[in-house]
Amino acid sequence: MESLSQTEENYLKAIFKICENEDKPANTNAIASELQMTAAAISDMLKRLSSKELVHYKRHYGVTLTEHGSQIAKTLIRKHRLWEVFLCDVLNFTWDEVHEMAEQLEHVQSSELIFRLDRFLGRPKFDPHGDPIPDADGNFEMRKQIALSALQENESGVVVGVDEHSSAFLQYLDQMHLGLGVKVKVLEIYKFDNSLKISLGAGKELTISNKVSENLLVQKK
Amino acid sequence: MESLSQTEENYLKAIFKICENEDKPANTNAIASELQMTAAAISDMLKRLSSKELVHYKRHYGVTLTEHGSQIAKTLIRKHRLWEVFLCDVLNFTWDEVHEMAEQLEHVQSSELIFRLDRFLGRPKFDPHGDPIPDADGNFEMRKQIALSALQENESGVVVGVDEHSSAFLQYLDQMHLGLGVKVKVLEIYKFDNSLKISLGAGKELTISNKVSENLLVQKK
DNA sequence: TAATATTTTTAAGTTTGCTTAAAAATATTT
DNA sequence: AAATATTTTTAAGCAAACTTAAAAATATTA
Ligand SMILES: [Mn+2]
Ligand SMILES: [Mn+2]
Ligand SMILES: [Mn+2]
Ligand SMILES: [Mn+2]
Repeated sequence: MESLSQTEENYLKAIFKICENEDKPANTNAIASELQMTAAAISDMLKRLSSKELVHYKRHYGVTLTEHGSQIAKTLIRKHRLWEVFLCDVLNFTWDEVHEMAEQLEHVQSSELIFRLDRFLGRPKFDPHGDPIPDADGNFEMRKQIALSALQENESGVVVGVDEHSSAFLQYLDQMHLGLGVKVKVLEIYKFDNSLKISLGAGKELTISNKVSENLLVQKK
Repeated sequence: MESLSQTEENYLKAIFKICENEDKPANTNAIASELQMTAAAISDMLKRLSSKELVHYKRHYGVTLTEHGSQIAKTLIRKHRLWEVFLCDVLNFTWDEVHEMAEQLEHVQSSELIFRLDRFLGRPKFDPHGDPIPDADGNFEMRKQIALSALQENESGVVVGVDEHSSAFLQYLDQMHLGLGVKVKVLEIYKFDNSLKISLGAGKELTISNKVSENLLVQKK
């Protein structure tokens, strides 16, 4: 059970992220773009990950994680999201500030540390961005959520997550008071550009672009 | 202000540790032994650290930290010790369990993180082993402490630190209830091997070897 | 001082993880 | 199907951070 380098861990996470939505193998260019590296570097690493049996790799056919590789990726995601909860809930960082620190903290090696951190935080099920935190076995709690853009006029929902994680978007949401847990109702859909007039919990009205409503996840109410 | 690799940071810490007691430059073999590496690797790295102006290096004459290098080393020690406090005080690890995790956590890069962690922990001045935590400017709060072995018969002191940090020693101290804050009195010194009969706060008596008393730091009372 | 021992540096080579450039495989158009 | 475009892999090379072995510098001892 030789432990992996941070670099190797980042490759597994990238492959997991690409594969988790679509059910097909991750292709080299997608990984290269995710990790901001050249395709050549990816090909190179895939061979090494394959020889360690962390990925199923056949040249020109894309790559998938083995069960072992997948387990490692899920543990990394668990650690990342637990640390984000720690940073927001305990150290009072805002949700747009925590990702880079969590990228580093997730590589700290100690399963006991993560067990205790989880317990200290009260075994949270979701991170500050509404993303589910897998349990110690890698099981995600799935939630029925849809993009706000999928609601019809007069339908309501509660904000439970975001599809886009950039600081710019998160800060925009803060400014508009569109954080997690806020109840929104679609008052009007402007067909021209699919922008929305919505009302927030406190009766305030707001117009948001389609790009915003597509990246804001709500639970229908 | 190119940021340093974890490896480079570890070299600076090692040099600092070697130089902090004695006032002479650190020699190659001492660093090699501290980092468990060959002398050749050290020579190699010293050239690179020197070109980055983190150390004063002249071949065959040993090495010292520049002001910049020293500042980085002190920040690392600050981070290491604050994380150790976090692990013990918040996550309830014991003092013999935290060092390895802190070795990793100290390399997480974010001055805001360490500022907030320090504030959350109540700006502690000492870590779980009694070692002083430098402030944000790198200033250590010094304490007048001596080895228990330096006490005369009938003199008393309070345990405030350890000179040896191995798990084995720390666990031994736990077993003997010789943790930080415990009041000890030297009842008898056995000249033959310099072992001591001491009494603890609760009136209990105990015999300890010279090796133990030399590594146990007390504040004379 | 000369011989010997120790310490430090240099030289050469390895592994990891990247790069650019070229070649090869696969996919898309015409 | 042939031509063209895209994707992926291979080849060659580089930098960081190590190793072992040999050489050089310094220190100790006779
Ligand atoms: Mn994140
Ligand atoms: Mn997140
Ligand atoms: Mn420590
Ligand atoms: Mn400590």
